[in-house]
Amino acid sequence: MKTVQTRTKTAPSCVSCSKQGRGAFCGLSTDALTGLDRAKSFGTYPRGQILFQAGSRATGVHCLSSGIVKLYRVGAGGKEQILRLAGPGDLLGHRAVLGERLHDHDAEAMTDVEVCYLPADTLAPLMAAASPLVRSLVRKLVEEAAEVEGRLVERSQLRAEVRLTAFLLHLAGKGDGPARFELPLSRQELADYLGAAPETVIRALAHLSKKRLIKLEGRFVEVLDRVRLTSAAEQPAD
Amino acid sequence: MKTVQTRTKTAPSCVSCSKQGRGAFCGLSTDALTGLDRAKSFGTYPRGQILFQAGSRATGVHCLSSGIVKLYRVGAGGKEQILRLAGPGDLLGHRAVLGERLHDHDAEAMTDVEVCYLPADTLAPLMAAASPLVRSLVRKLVEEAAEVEGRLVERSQLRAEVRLTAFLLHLAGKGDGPARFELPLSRQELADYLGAAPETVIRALAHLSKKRLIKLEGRFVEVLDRVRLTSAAEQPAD
DNA sequence: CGTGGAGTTGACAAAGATCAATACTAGTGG
DNA sequence: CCACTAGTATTGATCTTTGTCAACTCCACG
Repeated sequence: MKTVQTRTKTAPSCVSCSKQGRGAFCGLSTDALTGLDRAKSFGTYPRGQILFQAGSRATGVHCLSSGIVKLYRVGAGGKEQILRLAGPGDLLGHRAVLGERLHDHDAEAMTDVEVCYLPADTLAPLMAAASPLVRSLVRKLVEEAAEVEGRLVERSQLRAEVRLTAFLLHLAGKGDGPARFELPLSRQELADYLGAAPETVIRALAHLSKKRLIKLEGRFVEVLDRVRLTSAAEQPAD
Repeated sequence: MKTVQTRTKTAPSCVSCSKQGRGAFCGLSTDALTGLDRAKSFGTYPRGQILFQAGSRATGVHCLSSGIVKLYRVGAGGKEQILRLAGPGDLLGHRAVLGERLHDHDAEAMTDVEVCYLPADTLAPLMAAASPLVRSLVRKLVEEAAEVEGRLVERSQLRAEVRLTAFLLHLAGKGDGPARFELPLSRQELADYLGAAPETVIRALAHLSKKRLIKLEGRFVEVLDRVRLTSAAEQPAD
């Protein structure tokens, strides 16, 4: 887990890199590619090196030249969920830059890697030049991608009842008093959303009900104890 | 599941719609918003109506004005996985339009809904005006989002061994002869990728090995019978 | 009144997690 | 060159969670 970066090797040109077919910038004109070449820097990192971490500010986009990088989130209990394995030609950190948000996952080199680095400064003017409508759509895309990834992590790390609880809290909204609302989904659809069997969902609802965290009347849900419900959505136990 | 569309109600203006805070276009200028108003059409659909289906061509973007729409994929065995519940202000179908690809999920109205519709034609020039680099990045974003969603569906509908099998085939690449490659991941990382315990992964590997579908030598994997391995990645059974 | 669909409950089986013990491997320092 | 050690991989036993199947209830609606 050393934090060394060497710069002995010379950077590959985006032009030739793109000729090899794979990679993010393949369709671009030679002009655009030489532009990238001018703006970018190049470096190598040893296996185990962290390229960026969740919560940190994105300062630019990495483009992997050789090696493999794993992108992952750490869920409750320290369990990792690998979101993506990036290989040569793949981009890292573009989501945070395009969405103008903090990184929401970690990136670690699984092998020694060579990466090009494109500072956000060179991307910002290009984004600024785009129509506000497009920028707004891009931001939406990024948010949605982050949300699905969150669900992927939940799905294999949280029990069905905990996922249900979190979903109920989401539906109940931000307020902190008790809340009453109508489920917009049937039990079957609830199951389809949570990734479980309908029976499992029903039993989980019954369990929450018996614990007096919610009150059930058909599709109507009343949150009786928001505090305990919230803690139930965080703790795998009980 | 009727396929009626009425147009009695009058469309809400994007300007006032955006004033309510939520929604995709909130940060936009009044100019841009009145531009949207000119381009868009408006309609209402009854509960149960399909707005678009996976595999169909995207002709524009929907913006939900009232009601709830479920976006879902249908996995093996006809089991639905709800990807997202869209409410007022949410966008539908933007991924396909921005990524210039077919819809990869279905959209169905869960309640009666009112939606505005922005034809792709009005978006295309805006995208075309953006830098090719940005367009390329957007395409990447869309592809990645689609992939994570696929993994979400897999996660709750396919057994661990099947997920592993599919992943091995992915790593083995496109060729159709036998293939030999080195796993770039440890058993633990394999587990972190697939969303399983390392022991489960090891046992699944051992099982595939016993069935003579692969040969294992530490991190090296040899695909012995690609055909049967492929069918094992599709069939939940056995 | 039926009739059908959604919801609920119980019994059981299957998949997978967890725990514990053991093997294997590569690097380290004598 | 040989133990020694730490990390990784493997295996078996057991427990938990969840899925599956079947019966049964509860309405809403014709």
